[in-house]
Amino acid sequence: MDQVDYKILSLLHENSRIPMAELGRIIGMTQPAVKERVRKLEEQGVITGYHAAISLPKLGKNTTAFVMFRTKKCAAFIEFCRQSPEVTDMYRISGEYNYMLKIVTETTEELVAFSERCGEFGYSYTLIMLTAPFEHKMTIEPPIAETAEPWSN
Amino acid sequence: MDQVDYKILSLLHENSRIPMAELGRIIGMTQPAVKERVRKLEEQGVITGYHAAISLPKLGKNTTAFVMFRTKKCAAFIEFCRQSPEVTDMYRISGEYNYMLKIVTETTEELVAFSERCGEFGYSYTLIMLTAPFEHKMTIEPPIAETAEPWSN
DNA sequence: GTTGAAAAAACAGAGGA
DNA sequence: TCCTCTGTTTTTTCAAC
Repeated sequence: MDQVDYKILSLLHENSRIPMAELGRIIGMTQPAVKERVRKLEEQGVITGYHAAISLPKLGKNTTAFVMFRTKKCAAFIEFCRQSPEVTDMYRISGEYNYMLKIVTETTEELVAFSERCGEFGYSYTLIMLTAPFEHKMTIEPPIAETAEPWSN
Repeated sequence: MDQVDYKILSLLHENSRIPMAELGRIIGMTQPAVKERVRKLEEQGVITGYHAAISLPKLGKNTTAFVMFRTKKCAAFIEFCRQSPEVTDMYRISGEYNYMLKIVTETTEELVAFSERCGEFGYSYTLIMLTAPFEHKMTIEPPIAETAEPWSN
């Protein structure tokens, strides 16, 4: 993993459908060389997939909420959430509430309905998302830049 | 937006680097027809981008946390977060705490450092993410399936 | 939406620093 | 080991229908 790999990751994170040849043009390499690096990054599990981002409002999904949940039936609750299409993200967290869920629905009615279906697993509170100033903002750069060695300070 | 469009969205969400021709093979259409549908979905803003998913642990980012924040300096705080590489997601939420941040760092020390830099904007509490059973699980399907009309119940 | 030809990109192998 | 070069295959693009 050198500077070039980080640059590739950054560019693919920005646009995963960019042709390998153009990637090569940007970083100053031929297409097969870039492709080989990408192949290795995939093999090593650094790149885990390529996904299209889809506008939720355009799909009629106008309600996003976060549910903080306290349960003792962890395995069953995880399975329940996995099979609920409303739940897009599930995190185990520290604190009294041991799970946080991100819920995406068309209306607030659906959110309430989901919340009620959760009742049997424990207790919770819900935070409605009002706006998202930004999401998935990843800054991909080498841990220690070669242009700023520690001993140069 | 018909059934075919939803199928295209679903497949591109799964793998955004799939060739248009293979997409066509799956849904029973020629490559130019699929491409034209994808172009329209992009134009309409239904597809907002194509992104490579990158393993955070492989980049040495081993700490993820959620910070619930209360501030009165909203504009300044948004700008501060936007420019902080640790902050990957920022949500305005209902409740006493008006923002929730997702923070990704290499170590917990960096998380603490970030938290202290936030001090001037308001008060907060932090939840450490322990595990993520799943993330970005989007179920893309038409609002009303043609095979299950309301009047058939 | 389909067909078909031209352009571009991806792929696979040989060879060089 | 990592890259370039080159020929072949696949995909994309862009007409006309």
